[in-house]
Amino acid sequence: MSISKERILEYKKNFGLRVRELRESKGFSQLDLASEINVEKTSISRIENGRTNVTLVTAVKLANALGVELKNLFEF
Amino acid sequence: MSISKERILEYKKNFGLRVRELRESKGFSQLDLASEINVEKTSISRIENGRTNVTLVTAVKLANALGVELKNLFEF
DNA sequence: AATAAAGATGACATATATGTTTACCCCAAA
DNA sequence: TTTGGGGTAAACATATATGTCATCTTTATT
Repeated sequence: MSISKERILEYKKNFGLRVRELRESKGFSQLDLASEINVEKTSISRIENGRTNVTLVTAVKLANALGVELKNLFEF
Repeated sequence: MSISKERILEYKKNFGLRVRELRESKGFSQLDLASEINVEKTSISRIENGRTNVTLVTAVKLANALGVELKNLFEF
């Protein structure tokens, strides 16, 4: 048995909340963060709201811009 | 400035190596792991060889099957 | 009220993760 | 020497992350 869709959705949401938490703690707007890593502000909004299944590469960029270790983005 | 392509490639490779390391420590074949989480053995091979940009959902499934916390997959 | 910044969201395009199938290379056991 | 398991990989299909652009709401500021 694999993981339920509900559980998966929770992971997406928690990841998004973690990003938002770190972004706000740095005093960045979504646009600031987006510009920092050359992604669209639309993407940041989608990610923070748990609407996307982020990729490793995007997570690496986010961690870099937020000044944390990659693994910290997955601590929730 | 964002992260270089070389750096990104390293992350993909390291993630793959981490998966391989954990899989082998559990005595699983790629097929065992693939079956466990309902993905293709081809995908496992691609991931372990750093040829794909894995998604959060796939990482969650892998962590689950490998019996580790999600963040442990990103410790390298 | 008027303006602007911040965020959310829809629609469509493009790139690519993963599914699926097939085939190949090793290597160990018969 | 075959046979089968483990791994790699090519080729194509499908699903979706992200880009791009537009619009809308909310909130703060003037």
